[in-house]
Amino acid sequence: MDVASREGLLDWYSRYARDLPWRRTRDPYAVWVSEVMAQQTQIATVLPYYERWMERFPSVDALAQADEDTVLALWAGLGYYRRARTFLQAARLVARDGWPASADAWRKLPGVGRYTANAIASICLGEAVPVVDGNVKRVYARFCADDGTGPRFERSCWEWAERVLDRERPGQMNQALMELGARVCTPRQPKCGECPLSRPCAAYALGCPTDFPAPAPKAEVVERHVVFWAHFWGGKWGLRRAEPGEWWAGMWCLPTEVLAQPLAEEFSLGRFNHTVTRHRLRCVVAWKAAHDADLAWFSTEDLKTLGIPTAHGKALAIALRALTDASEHDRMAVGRESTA
DNA sequence: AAACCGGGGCC
DNA sequence: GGCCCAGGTTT
Repeated sequence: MDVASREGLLDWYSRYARDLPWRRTRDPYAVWVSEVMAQQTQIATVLPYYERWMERFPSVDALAQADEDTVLALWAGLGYYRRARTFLQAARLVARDGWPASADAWRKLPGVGRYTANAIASICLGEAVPVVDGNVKRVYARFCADDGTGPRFERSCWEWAERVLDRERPGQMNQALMELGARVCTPRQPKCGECPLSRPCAAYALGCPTDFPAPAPKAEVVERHVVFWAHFWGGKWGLRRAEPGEWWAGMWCLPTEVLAQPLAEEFSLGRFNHTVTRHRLRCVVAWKAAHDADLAWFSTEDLKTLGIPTAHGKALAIALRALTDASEHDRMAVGRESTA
């Protein structure tokens, strides 16, 4: 990329960058929070979680002192819950040992890979290290008309990002490339007319920007029938904390069971589908009247303070509605009796 | 349904 | 270097 193109990109970024809360600061904690939340997650989804998080845990020390339940409760709904637990672990290391002073030092923290380490170091420390995320990959693939796949493509991306990096303003350059990918060089309908890099872009010259990057091979989808057991006893819900190695580790969950075939309709309180990564769960909710001693018991009000993954939240909502409908039905029945 | 998202860890 | 993670949103 020549000097004029690089200036054009940085100029575009200074004009059109989204005003995101973590772009108003160079506080490494704030930037770190945003980067961890944004992993595999769209920025629009992150925003409300980010605001809530910063209010509750305004500093790395505040986070380090928090208990895991509180952290998971604030993360509930963002998915990939391992991120939250790993982040807490890393925050405790930083609170104990102090802030990393380079990208290499950041890279040593759990949950901090090459992308995150370089993003924070370039933005907060001004270190001249490149970043490659999904946006940069797409920008690179089109700019260089590289339809490669796999490790060779990955290497080329990083080499390109390193080569085009503005060594005086690495943070601005890295964010400019990502922002361009997010706002202009979009997957399906790129706005080449608004792109500061259209002139030197190889895919634009070829007239087929959306041919790049090459589509990834599809992973096989695994389908499974799962029953969520709704234990309700004495006005409380019976939940268990998922153990390490289980799905939703650390989160509060209904007991579940994988079935060979769908549960009979007569036992079902409701159904929903839940897709995660390459798994498609066909979910059904059913009452379980037994008082299981291994469960912890929470009132409906208590549920709001727990870290409950989305699928289990859906199941609880179905059970709660069934409960409400049943009591409504009872009141109607009582009403009919009294007027009779 | 599929594609995509400001990836990381693991072997 | 290939696979898994135990998600949500958008088209």
